[in-house]
Amino acid sequence: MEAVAKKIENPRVRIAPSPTGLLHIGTARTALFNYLFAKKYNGSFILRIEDTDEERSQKEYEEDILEGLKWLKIFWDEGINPDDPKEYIGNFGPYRQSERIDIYESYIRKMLEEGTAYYCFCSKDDLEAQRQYQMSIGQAPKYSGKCSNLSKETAEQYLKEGRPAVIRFRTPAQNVVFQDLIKGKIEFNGALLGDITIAKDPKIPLYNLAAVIDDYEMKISYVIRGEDHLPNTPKQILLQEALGLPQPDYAHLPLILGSDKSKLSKRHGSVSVNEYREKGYLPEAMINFMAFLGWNPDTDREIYVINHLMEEFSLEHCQKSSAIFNIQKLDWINGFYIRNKSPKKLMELCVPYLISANLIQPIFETGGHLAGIGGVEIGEIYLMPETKEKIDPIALENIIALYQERLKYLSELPELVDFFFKKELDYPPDLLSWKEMTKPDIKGAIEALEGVIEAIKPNDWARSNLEEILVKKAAETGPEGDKGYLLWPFRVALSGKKSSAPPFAIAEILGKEKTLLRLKQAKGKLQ
RNA sequence: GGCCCUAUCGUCUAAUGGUUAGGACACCAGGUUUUCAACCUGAUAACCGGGGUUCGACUCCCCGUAGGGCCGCCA
Repeated sequence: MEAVAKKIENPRVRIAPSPTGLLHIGTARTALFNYLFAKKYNGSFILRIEDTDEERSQKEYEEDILEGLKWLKIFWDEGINPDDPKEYIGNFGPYRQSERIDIYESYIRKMLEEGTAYYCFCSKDDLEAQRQYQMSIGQAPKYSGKCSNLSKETAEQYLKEGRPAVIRFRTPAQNVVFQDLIKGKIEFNGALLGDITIAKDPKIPLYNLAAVIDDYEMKISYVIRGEDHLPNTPKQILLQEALGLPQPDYAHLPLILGSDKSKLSKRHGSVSVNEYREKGYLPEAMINFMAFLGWNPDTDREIYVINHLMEEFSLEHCQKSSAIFNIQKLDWINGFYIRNKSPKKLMELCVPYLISANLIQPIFETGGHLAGIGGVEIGEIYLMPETKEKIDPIALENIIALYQERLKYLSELPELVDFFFKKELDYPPDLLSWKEMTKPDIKGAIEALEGVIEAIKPNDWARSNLEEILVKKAAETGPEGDKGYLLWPFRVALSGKKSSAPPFAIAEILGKEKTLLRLKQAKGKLQ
């Protein structure tokens, strides 16, 4: 029988990314699980930037991480404006380890004094050679303990001489057993660890030590992280014991894998959250998708927004095994959320993409930033650079609405709708041919179209009328009532594409004049 | 090489000793459509292997096998 799970109350959890790269999908998912866990049990979610490695940490990466989390609406609890949790102010940054050096130093000095840590003067090269040798003879590579017996006086002397040194933890050679909330009982043999390095010097702590100290200082009660950290856990537990600190509960999440089943990384394609953002994935789709990577609510429902996830989340339903990142599922979920947007909201989301594709330019800037491609302004009227004509948001909204159900992600839009904004379309004349139609056939079809369209009064220029009139005409014209003989050339003449929205809808937006112009242009291609 | 973790359709997963092994994505077929998409209907598709335990194992145990993670003066 499983032990009765202890009641989870006001847990404090954290996400602790290092700013050495762009916000990774895996990091975002770990953040999400921590966030959901905190919200579900009325706890706190803390963001801690682990930037003790000065060489590799970069401010721009930290910014990317913060941006990405905010975009996903994974808000951290400490550091945000307490008066308005929805609002972010620059002053309310995350915790940074680089700003907490004094704290670590006091711990390190104490350990040095108590003898639970010691200076090591072995050279990197020697250590590396040792490691190679140990692995070659089938042993667990670990530090020999050479410097562990150096007297304090000798160490002082060496230090004075300026010999390079690191600080090691006198790692107890004992078994470490802990109950992982996802994986169950996990056992490690501490004797295999060796004396691990915990700091480069008293002012430069290394990961394991800094994490242990901060988890304690920040009163972290549950450590939920990727299972790539499993081997670090015994080290951290031993450190906690040596320092006399309480042990948080651990939960190790299965990893997200690439298509080749190895840990998801750059070589599998995009792993940066902000890259997905730029490509036009919606934050709610990303959240929904990531939540279902390694977790499920035990229902048949697939669509969950963040509030539902907060209610339903539990570690018991987390998977033990890793999950492969499946872009097709993401596309499907994203398409679902896109289809559920209001036309107005969708337009706001799409305008930046049309602007950056230079299909439109805002004329009157109002200054509101849009979600989507960063920094693009929304206007009230837009200029179509190619035709020099103006287009208003209503027309834009109609165009975009036509493609709403066709989008998997927003950046697909420009190439789908570009023909609305062009003076002349570029397509091979053959494209106008439906089935076995010859050039004279096509010409005949276009002239038939022209005849019908000319006769339509401007006031009757509406999608439904066009459809009624043209479908009827098409059924009369085509052999065996095949409407394609009229409608296919019509659609291609208007869109220049082999697939598009229905021609009646396109014609309605284009207007009578332009519709006739495009038919004329199509005829011109047949010469 | 050592240590650790994992194992149900191609993919994400449900099942907690008794089910025709369920759902979703993808794929395929059909419907609808001038096209594409969306939508509807349907089909194909899985318990890694071998031993136990048990009246009965996808479910529990052991051993294999396979995959993954970690073995930094990175985090």
